[in-house]
Amino acid sequence: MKESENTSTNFIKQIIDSDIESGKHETTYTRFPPEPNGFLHIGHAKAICLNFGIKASYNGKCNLRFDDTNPVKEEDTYVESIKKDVAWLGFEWNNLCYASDYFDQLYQWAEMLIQKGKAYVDEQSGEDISKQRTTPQEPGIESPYRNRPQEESLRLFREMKEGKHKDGSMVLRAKIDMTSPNMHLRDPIMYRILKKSHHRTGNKWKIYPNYDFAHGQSDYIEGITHSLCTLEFEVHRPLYDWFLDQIADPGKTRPRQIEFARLNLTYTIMSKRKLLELVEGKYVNGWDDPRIPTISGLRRRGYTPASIRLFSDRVGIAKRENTIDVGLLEWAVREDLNKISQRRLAVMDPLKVVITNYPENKSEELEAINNPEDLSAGKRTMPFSRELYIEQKDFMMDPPRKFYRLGPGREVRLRYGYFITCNDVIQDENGNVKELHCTYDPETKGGKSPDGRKVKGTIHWVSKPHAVPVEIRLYDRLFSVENPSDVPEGGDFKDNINPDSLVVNTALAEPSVKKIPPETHIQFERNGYFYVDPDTTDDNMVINETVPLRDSWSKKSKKK
RNA sequence: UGACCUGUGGUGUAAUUGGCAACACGUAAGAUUCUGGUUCUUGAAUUCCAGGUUCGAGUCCUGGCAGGUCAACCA
Repeated sequence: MKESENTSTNFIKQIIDSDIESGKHETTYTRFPPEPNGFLHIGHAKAICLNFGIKASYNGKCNLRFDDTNPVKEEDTYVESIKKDVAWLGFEWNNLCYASDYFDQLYQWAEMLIQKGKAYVDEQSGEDISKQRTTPQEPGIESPYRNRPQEESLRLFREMKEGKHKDGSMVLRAKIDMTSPNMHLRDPIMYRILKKSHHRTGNKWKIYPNYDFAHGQSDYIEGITHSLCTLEFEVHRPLYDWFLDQIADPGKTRPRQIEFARLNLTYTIMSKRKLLELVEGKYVNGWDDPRIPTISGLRRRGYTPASIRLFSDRVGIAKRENTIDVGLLEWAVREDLNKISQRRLAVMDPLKVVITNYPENKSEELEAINNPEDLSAGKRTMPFSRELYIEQKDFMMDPPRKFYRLGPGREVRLRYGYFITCNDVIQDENGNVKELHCTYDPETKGGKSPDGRKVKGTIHWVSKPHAVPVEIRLYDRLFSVENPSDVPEGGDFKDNINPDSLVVNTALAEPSVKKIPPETHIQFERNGYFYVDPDTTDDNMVINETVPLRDSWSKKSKKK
């Protein structure tokens, strides 16, 4: 986890530093507080890395807390997937908490506020309450129930708790300021009636606190020092502080809310609503589809925890709106995968090659290095024989300048194999290249030429009789535009879906690939990084493309 | 338009708090290489605008401009 430790500073760390320097806090206590109503995505990963990264930097603590105050949207399956994702990212929480653990305490505080004349039961409809709040530009109108006797509010609130009133018939409101320019201070709702079973408290409660009456208090109860959240909660901060003013003991640690900008990525979407739409509309295959930016999707695509932490570190923390180029995410995986993944050879689009001077029934094992970046990964052997496959695009009938690969009369090196020279090109009646006849130089075994002769190109290959077919799933960006949400009037973000975001192919791989277990990262040399999908069965190996290798040749040739 | 927040290379993030604008990704050129990968070297490119204070402003002041957030019994 070293790479996520503070290599750079940010405004939150500066606040923490000064809090420690001034003696306000000795160390930090942060928390990651998702609502268990969906799957985590890369945007959450940024928040997770921030909160747990601070824990690491300051030798502090960090909780995982489920903000489960709305039983109509929350489920246990989400709790489990969130726990799994946070752990997978490599973080350990100090305490596993639930806002629902604090329902009793929250209720007591609510009664206290009523008794202090700072809260009242409002029997108006939601529509009326909303109307009275008016607009930010003009003062709101006070509810006719606002100044009812405290005893009456208390009686009604207890009845709400006992289930004596219908959903929506009344709410508990904080009595703050109906003229405030901040809408959240115009007598916000603290409790609503919801006769719905809760994933943890079952049917015990008929009323549930709203976010604003639960979040700050939960932070306070847990002893959180710095409560980090995204920018849209900025306007909630005065309310966060107002509730704390009412309940906090001056001798106890009081949390401070600090907001930072959420993550946006090009060519994808991060909104839970839109992600849900893609999954439910079957535009993608579930929450772990490798094309969406959920943690589970990235995991299945072949992203590593280290790569996501590295990405998150490079993205930084600030208050201004930002859109990160997906290229940075791709760079981060390559960076990690280059170091850890074993190399293998596989041909995506085969072209047959016959080595005319190689004996008909002979085959031999050639030695290959598993990972040139990590020699401890050892070696393996690859079978070589008279008939091979090479990549279609590694041969050109009429090669342009700077094309280093195979062409009529040219010599190239087969990776870990021999030098071969192309003598004959077999074409069909339409001029399509069907087969190449080459000769090999037995002296160049292993790829070295004793006479010091150099070849510019090295290409990958597999032995035709030994090659194993594998299913390759090639993924491209899900959307064809940088900002999929930017649509003209009447348009829909789904109009921007890239129809070719998933292409399924069969590749021919060297036989050792068959032995690689599911959920392993590999590199197919000169091609890309891949991940063995859990869909793999005994007779069908499924391999996902995580990200292609950088390719300066195709970039260059495209330009010309 | 009310309140609040934010404007630094193409994209992000820094700048010891008033002292030579830097780091990463991307990009260009070159070197290395049994992966056109990796690695290495070098280059191009930046403080929203207008005034002001100051020996000196990305940083402070004034006034603009631009973008964002807020009007669920969601979080």
